[in-house]
Amino acid sequence: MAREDRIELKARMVTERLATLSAQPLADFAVLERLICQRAQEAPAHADLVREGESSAGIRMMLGGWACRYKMLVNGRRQLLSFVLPGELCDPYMHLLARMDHSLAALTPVTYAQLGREESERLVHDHPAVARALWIQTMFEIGVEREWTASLGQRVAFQRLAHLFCDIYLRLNMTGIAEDNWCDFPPTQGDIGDATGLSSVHVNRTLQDLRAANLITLTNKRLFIRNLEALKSAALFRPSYGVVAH
Amino acid sequence: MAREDRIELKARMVTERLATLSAQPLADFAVLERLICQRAQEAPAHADLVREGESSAGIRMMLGGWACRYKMLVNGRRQLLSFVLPGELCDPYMHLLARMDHSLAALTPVTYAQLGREESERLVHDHPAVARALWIQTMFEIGVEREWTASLGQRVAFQRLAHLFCDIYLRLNMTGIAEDNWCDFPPTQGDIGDATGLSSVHVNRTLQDLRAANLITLTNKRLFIRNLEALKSAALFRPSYGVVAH
DNA sequence: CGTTACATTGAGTTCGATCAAGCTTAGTGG
DNA sequence: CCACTAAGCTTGATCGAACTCAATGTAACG
Repeated sequence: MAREDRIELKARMVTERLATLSAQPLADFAVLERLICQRAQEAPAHADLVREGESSAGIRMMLGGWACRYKMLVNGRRQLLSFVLPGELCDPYMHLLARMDHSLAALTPVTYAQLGREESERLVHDHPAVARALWIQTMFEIGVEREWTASLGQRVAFQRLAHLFCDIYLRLNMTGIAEDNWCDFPPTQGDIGDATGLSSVHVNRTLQDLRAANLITLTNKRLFIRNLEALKSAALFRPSYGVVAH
Repeated sequence: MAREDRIELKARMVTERLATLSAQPLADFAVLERLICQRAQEAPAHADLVREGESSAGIRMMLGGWACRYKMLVNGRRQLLSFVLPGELCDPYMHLLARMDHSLAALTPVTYAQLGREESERLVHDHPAVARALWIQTMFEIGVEREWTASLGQRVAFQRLAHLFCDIYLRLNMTGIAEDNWCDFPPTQGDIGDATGLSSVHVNRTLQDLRAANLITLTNKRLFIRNLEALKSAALFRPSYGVVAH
């Protein structure tokens, strides 16, 4: 398949997601879809797409690959705030602020669409339906981050990892990227540790526990959920952010 | 001072904050200010203003007193997501989603302005400047929550509490409510525990450590910061969200 | 003046961190 | 094609931060 066709498919994935989430017709997103195709670009794994403190550019959407939002503390420790999956916004509406309050890094090679600041402002100004959908997607992602915060504060390691796997699988499933309880899972155990506030050693041991409990297998960057209901229940999973737009 | 006058003062505090944060003239917020005065109401301490899962109403602004956003896990544990201080938005733009993904509770008796959903949508539709400012304030508050997430994942108890105190004092200071290193601090040690992901027992002991280190005193719901610079440094505090609008 | 909520202290325990080593895999270049 | 390297994964041993349970102290309040 030619590069252009692939990009078009991915752009369609983004707009379909926005249409569903905002309960608006796909036609409302034609302009956005074209813009995405024009502004698609790539970055290699481990590249920082933007760093904390830098001036924030315009709207950026993930078309393929995984990225993460993160913060570095002055003592050198890193906290991942969330994973950015295909079809999601990278740093929704950050262009309203002067500077980024967090960084954004590619975990795998990524394809993404990057609009300029002016362009973004014009887009949301001229197309209220698009603006609305982007905001809804933004609030959705913030809901995911909030659930994550609850994890860090209140769940033990086993529950945290279980919750992470539920969350990721179901989000990928929403965009049609994962099914049959399988999905890609590129983060290293170190990345998982930075996301869950655990050491990579403890992540390793807890993964073994999850395997032993027959909940998942995770090998070669592929996640298989052996028992989704059991995993949800182990994770204290209650998807309050699965809810769609008003 | 008459009730109306007090409300007007508080409404002015809100609009001044929005004007500063969005770098827009105060005049842009005249309509909002009037609306706030009309829609002001009260709630007692411990009241839930809205609960997770409920349909989300319109824009709500805190005029006086403290509230908190929180989530309950199915195992009964509670995680506070953030404190809502006077002048801040309670659940910014949640009305875009069908349901609340978290709850909102008063920690003290509170005064707040509650707009209806229709009213909110009309307001932001007819007054783009107001809409813009509200979004900027929203992104600001999300930045605070993100820093909080980093705290939960990467800071030890001592640093977490230190960070909390820096954060709260400086946010109150922004709105002119705190100065000279003094401020109200109504949350109980239990509340602090739910916010920081620590047990109340450990909060108690860590507070003693902070006192012993001559950083703060906290008695009778009043916080005194004895050495702000030392506290910041103990907290690994770097105010990336202190930055104002573009 | 009893009741209730909150704060404090002590003792024992555990979850997860750190340190340190060995192992596996994939990639690179001679 | 193999030697070498670098990342990441795995395991063991030890340690410490924070938890739980339980009791006591204190202060506000009807």
